[in-house]
Amino acid sequence: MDDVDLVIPSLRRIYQRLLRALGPQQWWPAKSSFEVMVGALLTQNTAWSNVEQAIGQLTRARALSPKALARARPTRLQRLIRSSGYFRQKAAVVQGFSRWYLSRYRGSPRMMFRVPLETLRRELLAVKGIGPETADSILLYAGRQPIVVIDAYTRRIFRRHHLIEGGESYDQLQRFVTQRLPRDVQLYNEFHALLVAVGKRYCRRRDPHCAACPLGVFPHQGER
DNA sequence: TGCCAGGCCGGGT
DNA sequence: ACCCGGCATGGC
Repeated sequence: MDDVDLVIPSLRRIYQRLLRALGPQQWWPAKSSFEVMVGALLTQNTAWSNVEQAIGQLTRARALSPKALARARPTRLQRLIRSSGYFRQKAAVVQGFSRWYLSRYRGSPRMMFRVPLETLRRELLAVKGIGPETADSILLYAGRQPIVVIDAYTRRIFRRHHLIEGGESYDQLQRFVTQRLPRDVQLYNEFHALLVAVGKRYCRRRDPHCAACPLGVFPHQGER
């Protein structure tokens, strides 16, 4: 127990507080692992409500499957996912991913998530439009693999609570969290979902009304 | 009305 | 190895 622990809240404590205050988040809201993957692509820098509409459109058009997306015409796909923003880029990304998923894994999550974690992560990162956060979201929320997801809320919340400087890379932040939490899929799942939930409500870029935040106000005054 | 949301890519230093 | 502009809709 070093001195830092006396002033800086441990990640475990943060997790417990968030869980008590907000309850289990039950992520990822989707009916299939493929829907999780598509959602992960569509939600890049985009409000989830916009993604929900796009998912709904794909579902109603019976287009939410690897095969349907792989052969869909670009203009039609763009129209279906328009609400999720960056729709031209994302249409290409979703289609490219679907084709990769079909040719590499026959559209089978079983086959896909059977390959070693680090190998699969590198494969995902090689798909155009998939960066570290999207790859890790797919691994954790679609594949239930034990990998920590970092996002803008994680960085902002950690910085405001002086756990980090703020300029760290994705991989650095991921190691930071991984080293401080037990390797547990369900814990990784809830931890990230809770950070997003608390971030949305209390830690927005502007107007971060920290007063009611279960983690306390910014600048953080220390715990105990 | 402007600002922002569960990033990533490509080109430039 | 960074740094930056571009990508786009819907909600508050």
